[in-house]
Amino acid sequence: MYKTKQEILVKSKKAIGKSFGEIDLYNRLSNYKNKGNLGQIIEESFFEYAVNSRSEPDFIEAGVELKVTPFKLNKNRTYSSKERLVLNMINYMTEGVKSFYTSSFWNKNSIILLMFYLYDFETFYKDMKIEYTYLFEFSDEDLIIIKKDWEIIHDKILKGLAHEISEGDTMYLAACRKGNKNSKLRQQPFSAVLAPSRAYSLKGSFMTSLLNEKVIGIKSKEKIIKDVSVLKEKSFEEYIYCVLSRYKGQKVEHLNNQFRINGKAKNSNAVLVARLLGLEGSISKSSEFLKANIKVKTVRVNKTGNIKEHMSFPNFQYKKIVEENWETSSLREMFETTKWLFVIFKEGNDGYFFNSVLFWNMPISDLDNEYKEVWDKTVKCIKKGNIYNFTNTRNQRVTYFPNANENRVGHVRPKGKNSKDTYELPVEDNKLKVMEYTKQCFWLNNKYILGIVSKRNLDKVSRGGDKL
DNA sequence: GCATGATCATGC
DNA sequence: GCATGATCATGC
Repeated sequence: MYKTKQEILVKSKKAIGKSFGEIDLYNRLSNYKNKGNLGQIIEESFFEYAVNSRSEPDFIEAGVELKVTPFKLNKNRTYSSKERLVLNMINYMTEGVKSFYTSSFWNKNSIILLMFYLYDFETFYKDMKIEYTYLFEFSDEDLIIIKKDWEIIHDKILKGLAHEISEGDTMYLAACRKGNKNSKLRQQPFSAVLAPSRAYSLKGSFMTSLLNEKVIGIKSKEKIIKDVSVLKEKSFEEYIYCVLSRYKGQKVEHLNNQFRINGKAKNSNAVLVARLLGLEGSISKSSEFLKANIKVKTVRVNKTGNIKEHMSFPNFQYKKIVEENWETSSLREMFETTKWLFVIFKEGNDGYFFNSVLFWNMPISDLDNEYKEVWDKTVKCIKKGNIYNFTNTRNQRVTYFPNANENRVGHVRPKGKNSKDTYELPVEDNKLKVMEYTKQCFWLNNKYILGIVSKRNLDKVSRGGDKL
């Protein structure tokens, strides 16, 4: 058994360039595209210790946990982690009474030996190779944020809300669902409601940054937090709120002039926030936003206190979405793992004024109930060839997709270059007899957004903030 | 003023 | 060229 971090790291390097098939001594991999258990192969055949499921790290004496994890080459030739790094299961009953440093997370995962293999859709698992190994320990700045993340998860357990935990609640450390749909729901200590089983995990976005910046060694991204010590007093979100509150009530046109921003560009609001935060580049490319998978959205509140526009999200492809199921759908995945930063502008007598920002992620119940209904109906329409309804008096093609009236959370509407900008259909449309249709995407209803913005603004009032 | 189809502007 | 975020346009 290996006794020190260094011994383990040195040994791990000998796996670089080897395929799982070459390493595997016990024939755990067949010729099929079967993932089997790649981690077990490394444990048994490479490090030569018996597979276990203890709560201690795999290499007890060295305190090192072993993780074998995939990364992929993107079309634009950059590398991404293929998935989140799933760590140990959360036992809600026992974790509730722990503190960060006595938690099962910290006990098992404070030092992780990462072995990255290159995943490729067309390759058998036995032929995929280990490309990098890296001994990972949390940096001071990451650890501050991770501790806060752990506390957010812990707090939900203490409040009897384990069933409402979502990956979007936190920045880098998340509680991700583990086990299939039919696996048993778990007890939690402060509520009778059973909660889905979840495991601690490092977000896919965090792993991608780690891979690129620490393992491969690509230049680091611009940071919003230039001095870590500010995070000792405030959380990341509080810091952002604090910095931006200085600009509250300033006219957008004025701010745009001051920071030399082209106000006509549709991304000008995101650029503006980046400048207000002192960034040279874009906010979506900042280190923290990339690692935490935070996306920026503009919200404009008009004079009457309403939000004029619904909020759009990426297009879906008809042929792909019909192959998905809700539990693993790209829509669900996006809304469970993404945190959004709403940048709120308020209309005044002569134009728009910067108001505030708001971090938000979709509550699991909204996602798995109402938004699921929108998704279900959409998929049903496509599968049945039931998309086109009639042509209205403006010569526009009206669809059967779920509209904004029938669902509290969201709807489906076109989004593309123009109406001739289409994706292929899996089945012919019943009425039009065509095999393609105008690109569409999922939207969030403006009223739903308004509910979020005004509710949270009330919360802020009680903490001394201002009303919209 | 809402509902909903259509389309613009940018970045990569 | 295309995906994406944001916004326009108009009948009811």
